[in-house]
Amino acid sequence: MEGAKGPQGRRLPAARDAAEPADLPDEAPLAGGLRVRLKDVAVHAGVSRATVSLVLRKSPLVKAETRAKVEEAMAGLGYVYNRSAANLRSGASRTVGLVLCEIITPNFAQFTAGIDEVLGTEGYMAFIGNAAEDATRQREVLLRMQEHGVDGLVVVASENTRADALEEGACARMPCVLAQRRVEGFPADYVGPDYGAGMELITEHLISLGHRNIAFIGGVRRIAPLTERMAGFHRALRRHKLKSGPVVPCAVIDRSSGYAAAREFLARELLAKGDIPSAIVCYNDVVAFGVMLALDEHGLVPGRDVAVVGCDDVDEAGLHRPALTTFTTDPRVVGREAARLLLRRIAHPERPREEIIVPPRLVIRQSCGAGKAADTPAVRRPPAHRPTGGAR
Amino acid sequence: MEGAKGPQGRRLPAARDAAEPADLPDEAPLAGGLRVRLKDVAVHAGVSRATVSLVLRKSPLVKAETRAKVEEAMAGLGYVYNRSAANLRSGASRTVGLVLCEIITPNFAQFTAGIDEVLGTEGYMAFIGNAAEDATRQREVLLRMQEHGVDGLVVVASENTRADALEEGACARMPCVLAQRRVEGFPADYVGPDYGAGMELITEHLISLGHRNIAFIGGVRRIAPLTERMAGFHRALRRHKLKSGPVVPCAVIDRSSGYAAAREFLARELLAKGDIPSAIVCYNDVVAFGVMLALDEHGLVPGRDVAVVGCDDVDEAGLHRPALTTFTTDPRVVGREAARLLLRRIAHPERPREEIIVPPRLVIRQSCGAGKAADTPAVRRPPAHRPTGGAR
DNA sequence: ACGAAAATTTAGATCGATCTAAATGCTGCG
DNA sequence: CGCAGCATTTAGATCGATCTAAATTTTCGT
Repeated sequence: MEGAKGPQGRRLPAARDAAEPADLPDEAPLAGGLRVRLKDVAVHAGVSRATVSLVLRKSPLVKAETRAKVEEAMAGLGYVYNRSAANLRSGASRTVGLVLCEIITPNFAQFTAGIDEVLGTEGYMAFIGNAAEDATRQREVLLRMQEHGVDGLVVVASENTRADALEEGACARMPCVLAQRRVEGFPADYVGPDYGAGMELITEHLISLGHRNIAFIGGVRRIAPLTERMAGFHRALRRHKLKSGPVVPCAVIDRSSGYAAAREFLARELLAKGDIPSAIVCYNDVVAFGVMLALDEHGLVPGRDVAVVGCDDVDEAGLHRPALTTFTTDPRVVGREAARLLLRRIAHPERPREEIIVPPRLVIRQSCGAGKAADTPAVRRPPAHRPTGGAR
Repeated sequence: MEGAKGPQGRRLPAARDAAEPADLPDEAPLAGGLRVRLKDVAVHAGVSRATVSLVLRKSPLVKAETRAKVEEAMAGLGYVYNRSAANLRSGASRTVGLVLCEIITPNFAQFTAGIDEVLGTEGYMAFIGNAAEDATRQREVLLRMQEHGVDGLVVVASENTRADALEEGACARMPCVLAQRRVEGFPADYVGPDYGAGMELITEHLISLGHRNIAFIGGVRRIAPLTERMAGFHRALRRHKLKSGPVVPCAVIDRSSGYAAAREFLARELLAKGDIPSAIVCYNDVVAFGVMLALDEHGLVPGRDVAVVGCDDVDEAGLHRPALTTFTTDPRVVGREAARLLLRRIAHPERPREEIIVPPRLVIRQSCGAGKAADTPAVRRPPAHRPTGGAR
């Protein structure tokens, strides 16, 4: 076990390392086809690898003259930094994971754009992982991100995510910002819209229009945003000493569930007593579209016979007829803030927990029947008829 | 330079490496707080690092018994694979870059979901980068992805992207699949919808409904999809020996641009001769929404007075009143196919160039005035009144 | 039971950066 | 002139995996 231990595993290193500093064949980037390494830059610039490394990291230690020489060499050789290698030694990958409960909603596109925008300016890059509202996939995604050595996470938790799932998924062991949806019992930083205040605002608006019997459609699921919304809804009612109208659950949060829930509810109410609410607050815009469809089917015109409001101000909201009254949850802003907060957290892991709540803005359109009610058809040619939703 | 060369840079390695195989303090994962390495697993399982590495990569070389022992050790210690380290040596990061010209369109959310879906099952992870239709940002994003050592790229090129920009951006030096938008002169794999066939199909449909004067709104930009669309539009017209109606450009591809373009066009036509087209083919659905708004303002009802069709079948299309006749470009399918093709290309860099064209499907709704035309109001209570667009 | 072939395991170099501690160069001061 | 003190630069170990070639063990035919 001692004698024959010659150098092993050489893969023509001679050919690679023989490149003398001065007489490179030509100035062609990537001479030979292999990737240019820091070492090559060092040789070419006539300095040590350590110095090149310092230049790369913009250290103030290197002399201006030397720095220039090195930068010239980098440009000349077409050097591309290898972050995997750097990461291995330094531990910082300048990479974050973006775990989304569901990618295919207009909200998340905006949200992701906001995140990317901020990360880009800081030289970070995001991994994207879609959990598709599935706990198992979420676990897998979290694990893979860990394997890739992300510096931190932005998590929009899937429904029914419990604190221990996140803890197990390494969210507790690295910088992690929850966005859009809180997870009870998991004390991470949080950025999200103020669903409660929005619901309060929009319910107030309905009350100010004279509505007294206000229903709530959508809900059931165990996600924090529902709790917050219901709380805001009730807050507004309480302030005006009103009792809540019927609260109707909804299997999933999408248009057809909203439709189904509303249809069943209306059929029941109409057949039984004929005492239907004069206004309906919906879990969000998408549910509201379904609800309006159901009203329509029962011959009720949203905005005239029954006021309908949503939450989110998705692009379709202004496009729908009647245009939907709702409040914005500024997903792009939420994304930006989440990214900024995560970067702060990465820089200072021990700073106190932070929470950023983005205030809602009411967007009054036709579906609530504001301005006029009974006379206008509400569906054709609405009063404020400007092009909206373009550049947003 | 010879004498004093003692071991340097030791950061308490003794404390870390002293862990004997047998007597670990306890079975707690992450004993000590440091990350568990492959080496720790090897020690714990009583085998060499090389063997553990083989187990990790599911090599058939290791005996089943040994494999079991190692896997047990991994589970016991809570080992997490470090891909950065692996990448450094092996060159494969199991990471791909997803470069999007613009994130905030419903299409790209679906597209991204399709990509993520396929990559996930293969254990890959995607970096996301939004170029926001800006060439400079696109360059930066491509560079950063290269720095992170992605194994390949899926690129939805920003407008005006020229082949040399992609070549410079390393797209030529690594597996790269273009999606949605071709880039002329850049011979990479391509996956995209068949815009030409779709336009042909939908124009044929209009012709079959009796339209003879058909306009085209949207365009100007130098992206391949426009060329393809125009070609399909003209193909259908030629087959029926019809002349093209007016072709109206559009500054940007969004709703307000479509609105502005149509408004100006209609004003001009109405004032001048009063000879407006009976049908309008729009660049895409979003432009069509703007166009319908403009028609509406001029007192023209889309689907009754003028037929309007779009392209993409975005979620809003079915929601709009009148519901938009369009054709689907299946972004999710395109995403899936792009990811699959990229993985194939990564596995076999030398295989011949491939191109996957996803066929369009016509979606006939109300805006083309199909079925009936003049009598039904087309806006209220359309015939096929089912909830759509929910689960999609 | 022996040696060849097959199966399995392993030592140690290696990937390309960063890190530490030390070496070197350069001032200016007594 | 010698040396403290500062500014710069550098050698070589190191991060945690994979890779190659060789070592070792097992299987098997005769």
